[in-house]
Amino acid sequence: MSDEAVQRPPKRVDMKEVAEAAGVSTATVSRVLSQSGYASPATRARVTEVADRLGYQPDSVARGLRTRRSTTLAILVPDLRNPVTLAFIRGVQHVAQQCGYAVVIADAQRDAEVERRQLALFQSQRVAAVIVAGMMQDPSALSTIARGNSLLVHSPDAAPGSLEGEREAITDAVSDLSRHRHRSVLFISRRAPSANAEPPATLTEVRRRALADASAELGMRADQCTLPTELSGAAASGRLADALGGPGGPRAIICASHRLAPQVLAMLATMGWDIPGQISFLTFGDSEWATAYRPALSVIRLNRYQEARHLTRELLVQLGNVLPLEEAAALPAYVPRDSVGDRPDEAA
Amino acid sequence: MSDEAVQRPPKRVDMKEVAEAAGVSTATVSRVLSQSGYASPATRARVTEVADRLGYQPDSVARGLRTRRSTTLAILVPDLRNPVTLAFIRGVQHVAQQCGYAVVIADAQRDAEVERRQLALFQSQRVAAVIVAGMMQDPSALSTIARGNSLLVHSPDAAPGSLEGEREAITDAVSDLSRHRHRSVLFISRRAPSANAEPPATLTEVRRRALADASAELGMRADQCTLPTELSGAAASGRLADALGGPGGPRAIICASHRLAPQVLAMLATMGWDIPGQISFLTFGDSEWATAYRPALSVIRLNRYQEARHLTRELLVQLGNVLPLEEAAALPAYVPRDSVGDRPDEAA
DNA sequence: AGGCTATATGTAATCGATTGCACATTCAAG
DNA sequence: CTTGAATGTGCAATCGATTACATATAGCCT
Repeated sequence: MSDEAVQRPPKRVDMKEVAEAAGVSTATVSRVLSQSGYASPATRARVTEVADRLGYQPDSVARGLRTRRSTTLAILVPDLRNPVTLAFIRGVQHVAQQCGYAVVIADAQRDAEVERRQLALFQSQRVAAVIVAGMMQDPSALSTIARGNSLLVHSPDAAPGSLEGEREAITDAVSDLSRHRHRSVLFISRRAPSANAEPPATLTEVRRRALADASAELGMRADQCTLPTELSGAAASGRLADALGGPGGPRAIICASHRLAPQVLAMLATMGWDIPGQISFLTFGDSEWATAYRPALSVIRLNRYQEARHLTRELLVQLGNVLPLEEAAALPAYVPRDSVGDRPDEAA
Repeated sequence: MSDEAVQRPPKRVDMKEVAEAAGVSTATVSRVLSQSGYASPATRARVTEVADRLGYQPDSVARGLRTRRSTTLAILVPDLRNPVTLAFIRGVQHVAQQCGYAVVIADAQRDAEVERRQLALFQSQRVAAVIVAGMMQDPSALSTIARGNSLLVHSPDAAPGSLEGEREAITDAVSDLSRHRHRSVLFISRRAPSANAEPPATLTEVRRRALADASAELGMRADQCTLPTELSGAAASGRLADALGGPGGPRAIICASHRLAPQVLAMLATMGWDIPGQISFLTFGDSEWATAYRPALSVIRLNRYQEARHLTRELLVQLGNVLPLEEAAALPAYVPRDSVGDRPDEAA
């Protein structure tokens, strides 16, 4: 069962072969198999019988050449290291699967050049559509491929429902903190805010702004702490300590992503902060680890799987597929657990 | 930048157009662009200049039809819910990217029928190779596609190095437990062992057997606890409690996968077991959560990313690509942290 | 000068399907 | 019985590249 190089193409079954065996022309075979055009019941039966007796598999490459459309969806992932993308991929894959679409996937590695090259590759592959699973490094690159016949979906924009839900969830979370007498929150992310960029260039930036809005509404202060990956353990801890500041500093933390959470938690633990006694902790993204952690972590739950399903279905419908309706899915929501507590008394 | 249905193919640039603009034939354009055959320096320069002035992108569908080979790799994932697959996908993707290969991916959802259909899809897509990222539901389905020109890699078999490393890591882990005076280990997995199947049908089964071997060698008993997903919280806890048994029961747990770990940890916590005081805990698969958890979890680290890279490179070489050597990668290893402690005294 | 090879380029067949058009047959309506 | 529409089938063009083969020019050797 190991790998076996196959030197000589072992003779795939041809449409011509099927036609011959069934005593008809390839045109008829094509019409029968693609359910289009006329065909007498007798011929239809004979052709289909012969086709799968010979194990005929239509060559979708050749088909795609002639029809100028393919049954392949492409996903461009800004950064494949982010575990939530797996849920997204899965969502796209499952819907695509139902319609016999294939899914190709590429990792832009947060690099504009790679991103551009991958888009070009998609274009040369003549994919039916490109799904961008996040924010692009260089959104203008999309217009380049737009010339090339493909349909585009830019996930965060195209699924506004999901982001709207996220806004509400954020408001809920901040309200909870407010109820616990917190007057400021500390938003922790990997990269520094890009205040000027319009529209926001990353999902994190979107969240940061939503958080700022929600905080402002409740009269809370929104602080910011940036912890790049390259920052060493000690340096990172130092920066976090600075952000937390003295007695008047923020005592509520919101992590920008599920990936960041464990690192921040580890730092807090080694620095001796108690959750939720001294620090309240929230993160974007839910998982079993969030529930298993002690205290169980309050989170802003996302649902990339459902988001992807939704988005992909819309896309396929636009491509002319008919799909059954789907039941409503769980939207993003604030899920309070045990990691949020009252703001410790200043005097203490 | 939202989705835009493009009804009329907006005129892709053709090879013919390029040929015309450069005042040569398509044959010459083809030869220049594919670096094969003769071409005078002057023509070569003119053609390349014209080609990228017009933004010409060769149509790989048409190319594939003629050359009978594609630059697409396929990954068949047994179950896309498993987060480690993301690392695997990333590994394949990155190597493929370097060689201009595209990667298509499909989720078999642990269903033999889906698996078969996806393989057929790959076949009709004429992918250059199929990488099976785990164990197949029905290995015999591979032979079907083997007729169809593709090269196959069955990851666990094809990368024996990785599994060998895993064996050693398991031995190390069990030795550590033995040093801590444990005389039995409890292996927790989602599905029941399939003792008879040969070869083992899942990675978990492979691990179970390796664990049994290592334990036997050190004179330890290897127990087994199955916690299916559908088991409700209370029922699961009950089963776990049973497996742990009374004072003589196993006090060292090894989780079959990273996904299982948080659930088991949560149960242990609610049941009031102390780690590592009363229970030693190990799991397959490392992550930031394992380090962030208190106590930090000892793990058997895998390296699916590197494994995938390695495997993909071998594959591409077989397909006739030349790739630079790659530095040796981190192999699976036992990473002791704080979740393993001495077996509590029986008398206590 | 003649012949030979290496270089440079064009013509046309080809990959495997789809599909416009032509032709044949059937059947119902007038 | 004629006519027209509906149905069933085949021929051949087509999609956009690659490539075998043919042809043409240039350079080299004897």
